[in-house]
Amino acid sequence: MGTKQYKSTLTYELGELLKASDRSVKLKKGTYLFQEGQPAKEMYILLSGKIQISKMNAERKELNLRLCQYNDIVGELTLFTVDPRYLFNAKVIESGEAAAINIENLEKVLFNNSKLAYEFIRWMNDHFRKTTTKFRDLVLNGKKGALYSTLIRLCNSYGIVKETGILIDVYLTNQELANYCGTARESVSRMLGELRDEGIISIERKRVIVHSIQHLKTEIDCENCPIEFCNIE
Amino acid sequence: MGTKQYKSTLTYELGELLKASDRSVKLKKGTYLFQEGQPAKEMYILLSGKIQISKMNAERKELNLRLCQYNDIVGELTLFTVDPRYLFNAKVIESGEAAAINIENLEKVLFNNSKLAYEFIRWMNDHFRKTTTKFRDLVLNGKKGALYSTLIRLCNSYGIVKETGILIDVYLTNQELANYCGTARESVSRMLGELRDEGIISIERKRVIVHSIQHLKTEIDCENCPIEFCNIE
DNA sequence: TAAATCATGTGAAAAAAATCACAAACAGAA
DNA sequence: TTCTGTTTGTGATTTTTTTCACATGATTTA
Repeated sequence: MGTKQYKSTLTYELGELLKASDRSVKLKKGTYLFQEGQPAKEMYILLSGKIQISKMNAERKELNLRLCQYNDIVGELTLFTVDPRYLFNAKVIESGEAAAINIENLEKVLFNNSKLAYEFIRWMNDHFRKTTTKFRDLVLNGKKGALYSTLIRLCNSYGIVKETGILIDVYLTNQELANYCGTARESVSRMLGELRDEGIISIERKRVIVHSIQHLKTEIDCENCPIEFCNIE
Repeated sequence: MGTKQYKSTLTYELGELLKASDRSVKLKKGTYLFQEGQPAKEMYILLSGKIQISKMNAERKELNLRLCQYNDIVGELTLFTVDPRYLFNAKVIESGEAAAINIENLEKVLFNNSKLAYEFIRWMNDHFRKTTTKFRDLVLNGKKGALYSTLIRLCNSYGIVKETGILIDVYLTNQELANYCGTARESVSRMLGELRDEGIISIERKRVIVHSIQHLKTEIDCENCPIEFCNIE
C-alpha cells in the first residue's frame, strides 16, 4: 500500500531511448537543469529527484507547468528545430539524477525506429491533452478552480493513499503552489486555510493530506477523466 | 500588400498527407465538424472556410483554443490512441471544405514514412509551444492581458496590413472573443471600448483594426517572439 | 419594410482577487 | 540552542472582474 497511483506511458520504448543515453547528470536541489532561452543540446529522463518545469513572463512572474519525477521526460520540445533552445526552466526541487540524451542522436534514432517515433507521438499527444485540460480548468474556473485542479493533479501524481485520505508527497511552499495556479501567494494561503477549516484537507509538516478529493472534484465539475490525463507531469 | 502574414509549417509533407486523403467534407457555417467525446475516425485538413476549436467545461462554459483556416490540421490528437475520441469541438464559423484523412490509414503512413513522422513531431512541437505561451499570457496577465494576447495572435494569423493599421479579417462576436480569453462578454465589450477611446483600435463592420499593435505588446510585455509561435492556429 | 432575433454598451452592485503591511511560526545553520 | 532567513496567516484596503438588468443598435428573414 501507499505508492504512486499512476505511472505514465513510455515503457519498453523508454529502454530504447535510454540506450541512446550519453551521460548522466547529477541534479542538485535549488539549481537549474536548464533555463529558458539556453541552447538545447540534450533532452533528459529523470532517474530520481524532482524537477519543476516553469515559464516566466517578462515581469518575472512564474507559471509552473509540470512537476516531474522518475521516468519523466524533460526538455523534449526542442526536437527537430533549427537552433534549438529550451522553452522552459527546469528547476531541481529535490536532488537526484537524470540521463541525458543528445538531441542529434535521438533525432537519428527516431528517424530510424518508427516504433519509437510512433510511441513518441503518442506521448506528445497525451502530454498535450493534459496541458489543455489543465489550462481549461485554470482559465474557466477561477482561482479556486485553479487550486483545486492543481491539488487533484498532485494527488494523482504524487498521492499516497492513507487511511485518512491522500497524502501529497511533495514539499511545496504556498508560493510554489500559487505559481501552478497563476495566483497570489496570499490567496493560496487563504484558500488552503478555508479547506482546512472545512476538513477537506489538512497539512502535516508542509505536506497536504486531501481527506475528500471528491469535494474538490465536484467543486470544479470534474468529469472524472482517466487519471493518466489528469496529473501534473 | 494585404495578405496573411504567416502560414504554418507542414508544406511538402502536407502533400503526402493529402495523398492519403479519403474524402472531402463540406463545412456549413454553424455546424460542427466534430464534438468532444465523439468517436474519432478521421483527422482533417482545411481546404477553405474557418473552424473554431473549443473545449467545454461541465458548466458549459466554453474556452476557444484555436481558429483554423486553409492548410490547418484539426482533429489531430486522436492518433495512436485506443478507442480514439475527439477532445475538442470543431465549430464551422465560415463555410468551406476539408479533406478527411482516415486515422488508421494515416497511422500506417506515418509508420512507414519517417520523414513524415518527423515532420509531424515537429508540427506538434510548434503547436505545443504556441499553446503554452498563450496560456501563460492568459493566466499571468489578467483579463486585459488575455484579450491583448488574443488580439495580437489574431493579427498574426488573420491580419491584413493596411495604411492605418492591421485589419483582423475575421468576424467574431464579443462573446466569441470572450471565449478565447476566459472572460465575460461584458468585460470584453468594456475593454474594447477603452481601446477604441484611446485610439489603439477601431471597429469597422464587426472587424477590428489594430492601429498600434505595439501598444498591446508593451502592455503584456510581449517579448516579440517569432510570429510563427504567436498565432491562434 | 416590419418584426424578430441577435449583438452591443453601460450603469450599478456584488464578488473575487491582488496588494500591502506586519506579526507569528518554522526551518536550517552556526 | 540561538540566530537568521524564509514561510505562513491575516486584517484592511484597493483593484479587477463578474453579474444583472436593461436600453440601444444591427442583421436577418418573412
